[in-house]
Amino acid sequence: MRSAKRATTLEYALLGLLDQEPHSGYGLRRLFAHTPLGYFSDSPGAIYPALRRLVARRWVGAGAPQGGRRRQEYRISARGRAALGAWLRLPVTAADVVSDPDALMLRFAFMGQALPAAVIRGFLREYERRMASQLEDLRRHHGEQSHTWSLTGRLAFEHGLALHETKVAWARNAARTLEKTKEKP
Amino acid sequence: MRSAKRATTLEYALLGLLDQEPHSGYGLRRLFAHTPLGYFSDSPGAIYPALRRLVARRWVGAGAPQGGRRRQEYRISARGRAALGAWLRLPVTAADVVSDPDALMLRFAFMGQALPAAVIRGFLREYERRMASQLEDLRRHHGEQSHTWSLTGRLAFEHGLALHETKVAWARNAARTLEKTKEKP
DNA sequence: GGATACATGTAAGATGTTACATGATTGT
DNA sequence: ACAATCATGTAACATCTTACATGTATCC
Repeated sequence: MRSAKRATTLEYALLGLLDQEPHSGYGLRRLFAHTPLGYFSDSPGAIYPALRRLVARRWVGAGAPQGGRRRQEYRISARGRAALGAWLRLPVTAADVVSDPDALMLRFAFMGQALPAAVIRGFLREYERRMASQLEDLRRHHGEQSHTWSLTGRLAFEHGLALHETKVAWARNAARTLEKTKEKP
Repeated sequence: MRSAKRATTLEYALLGLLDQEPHSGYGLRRLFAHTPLGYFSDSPGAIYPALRRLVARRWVGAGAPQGGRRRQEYRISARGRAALGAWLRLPVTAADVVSDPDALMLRFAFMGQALPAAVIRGFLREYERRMASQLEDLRRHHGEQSHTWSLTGRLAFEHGLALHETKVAWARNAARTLEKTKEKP
């Protein structure tokens, strides 16, 4: 079996959380529910099947459920840590930046524990470059097309432009922050 | 039948585009593919079934396919325009702001042709209020929890904060722009 | 005449949503 | 004893992705 099919973003999100510390399924659901950054739903119909898929891949191990049906602790395995690392090291493609920027941020959030600082800085450089290039495309598109749009259509597009500008600026700042903490550990 | 179940975001996106002018299925796919703001995929397996669902709801009509299998024009119906209007007038809930902000922007983009300016201004006021309140929640969460996170985890969260700030600022600006165009039409 | 873009469709499979079901523990 | 929360699960359903299939018009 060549590198078995990629997992879903939800599965990697669970894996990344389990890389920080063991959790029960319910605990993970609570994290999604009570954490105000909610890209994922806390629905049991999504979480529990995803956890079982991770167990089937041997990326996480499940402690035996003690008692009648009490909480079950999941913890990441060595294979799981390797799979997470491989996902985190994936290149930043132009397609990622347009169609799944949230997944890129999720990956960045998990890098701290898992990757050496040099790789993280490399990710940020690529991220900034790709995002800046996408911003240019958007600006060109705006220049060429905006006169054909309605007022709200134009404003909505400019909303997208503003977000991209914020993202580029964030990447610069984040890189600077990483440099600073490198100097004085 | 009470207000038949809500349609998917993709269906409303297609409906909104058809509200601007008639398109063929392929034309709609091209819009998704060549427009640099890509929340939707251009895959035929998504677009064509969605169009047929819209036809089944009688929200759009399909011109008879001329010739062997040539292009087929879809156009919005009166019922479709009503359904689009109802979707656009939906209140801005706190849940929308956290879990589906893109759909809110999509709605705003389509409002120009479909709603009176007063309703659009009302949407923007609600949007700004909800987004600002969500931003406060995030800031509080950051203040309480950020010391427990990794460096990249904190930076990723601050990315989310920056986006929310940009969104609030955008809403203020957009409201001002709408006021100005009201004064001098 | 062949390549490319145009144009529409289907089938298999995986994932996620919604709603329901079940039982244990804790607090009062 | 009762309610609320903890904790896990399943079943039905709709949607989307990916890959394949098919045929037309146009350009060189």
